[in-house]
Amino acid sequence: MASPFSRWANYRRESVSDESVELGTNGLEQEKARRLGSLDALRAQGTNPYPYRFDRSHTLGEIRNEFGALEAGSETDTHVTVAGRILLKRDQGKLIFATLQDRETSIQLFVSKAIVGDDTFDAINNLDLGDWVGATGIVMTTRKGELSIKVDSVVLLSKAVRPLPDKWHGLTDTDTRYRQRYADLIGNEESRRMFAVRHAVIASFRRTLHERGFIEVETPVLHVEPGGAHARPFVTHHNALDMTLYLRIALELHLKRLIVGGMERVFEIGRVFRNEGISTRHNPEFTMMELYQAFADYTDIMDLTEVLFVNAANDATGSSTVLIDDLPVDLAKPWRRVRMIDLVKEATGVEVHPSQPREQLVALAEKHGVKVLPHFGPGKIIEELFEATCEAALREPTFVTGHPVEISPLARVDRNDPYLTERFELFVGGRELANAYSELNDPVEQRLRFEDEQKSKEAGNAEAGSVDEDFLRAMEYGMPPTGGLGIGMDRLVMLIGNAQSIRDVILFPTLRLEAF
RNA sequence: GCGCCUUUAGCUCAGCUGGUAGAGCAACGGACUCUUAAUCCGCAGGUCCUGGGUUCGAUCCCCAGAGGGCGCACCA
Repeated sequence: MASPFSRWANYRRESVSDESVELGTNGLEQEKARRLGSLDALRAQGTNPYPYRFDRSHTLGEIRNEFGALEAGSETDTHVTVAGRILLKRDQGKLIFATLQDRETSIQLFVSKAIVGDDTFDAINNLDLGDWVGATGIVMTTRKGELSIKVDSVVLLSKAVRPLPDKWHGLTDTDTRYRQRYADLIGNEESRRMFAVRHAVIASFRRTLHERGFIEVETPVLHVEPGGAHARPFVTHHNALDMTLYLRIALELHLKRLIVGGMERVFEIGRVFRNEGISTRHNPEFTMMELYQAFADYTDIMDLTEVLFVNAANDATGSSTVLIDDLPVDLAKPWRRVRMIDLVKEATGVEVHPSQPREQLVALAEKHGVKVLPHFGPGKIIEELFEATCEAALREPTFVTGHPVEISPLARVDRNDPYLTERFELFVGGRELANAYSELNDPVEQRLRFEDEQKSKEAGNAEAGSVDEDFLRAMEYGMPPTGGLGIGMDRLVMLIGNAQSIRDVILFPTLRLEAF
């Protein structure tokens, strides 16, 4: 036979029957063998267990909306066709109650042998938990008031050959939940909620930014020169061009090129990659939102950041109040704005400033158990002191401003203090969520800053950047005064969704190789 | 990378000083026309993470390794 399908027909017949002989060594294999056996039986009686398409008249949510108030024991004349996955079955002899779940909600199927007849009743009885079905029937409520569909026919939409996780507990093993997110999503309402929050937060950002005239763009993921942040990159290679490429560690340098090009307000929500440790707050690939606004400075960006956060919380949860360390905090109240050097003074009782002699700061650092590496200058030591003595205590949203020039190679010098920059980092719950500057737009100064980075790199700082000549060329064409912002979207979703681990807000987090 | 904890049936979990394993759910057989994690009766299901060692005997003790979690370190 020339039919292109014959091969698969044969494959199907052989593989199923072969396996059903060889399987059966453990519980899972036995269960799969049984379900594969019922696949064969269905095909033998002319039922396709994997049909191509299905039309439904209502989603389960639409039925709940329309008929949620129906009195107990009533029956409508509304005939509906729905689709979903069988999650639970309660067999009553001549009645079957089944819980059908679609992506919004679940609804009960009410199947009576007297209505559907023996054959259909048996077919429904032979469905397994996990099967996808389409069902047609009348909307009704049971005597106890449960909204149900009184079924007159059911069609199998996809046969599940692997059993569902525990119907009550779902999956709890974190490893399995992350590796088999599909199984986690089937059974865990909380997991589905978290990704709904994630969607809402990102959609909210787009809405807020579009309303303010920002244009969404996409810039390269493969970079010739990884820049815009201090981090170790992933390295890869392009064969045809025979060149080393790096996965981006930030979005910054390309977006600023677009400001040079005159786009005025741009943003990108995209994946960035950092070849560093994994923790409850770090995943090697994570989602960053960066925006650049011409003619703005970092104080404008602070205002915008507050709006973005409040809108996102409202859109995702209906409230601007979030839980931070289990305590409610209303994001809608103005956030504290305080200089890094003032926070360090509060914490240590000692005045610090990058203009001080390095030895003084080294002594203070040692007093607070901060390790000082040879390539650390005064500014870096102040930042280390800040991280050691202040960062964890910043529970409520706080704009930490005035980072030393040494650690801020892309930020503009503070108009009142040549040792500091017009920069802020936003801390919430002791975690950094955002980073922003009045962007440096003087090409001559930018070159000097890059050269300092290069020197630091040569002095042993593996995270320091180098001179990006193309970026400097862009700056030479002239970038207007600009405010820029970067937000770690995963951490923001953690905040709004009250997640304890970044893995709970990333559908498929990075894990070690699984042994099969 | 370091420390602590953890890994037992498909899923969720028990398992005493060391005497070769149990429950609930799911599955299977049966009863049941209003259940809600249905209930009831019955039955089946195991590389106790892996490899060594101690022991008459190891799921249990020791060593090494693997996976996972948390913390530290790393990480603007």
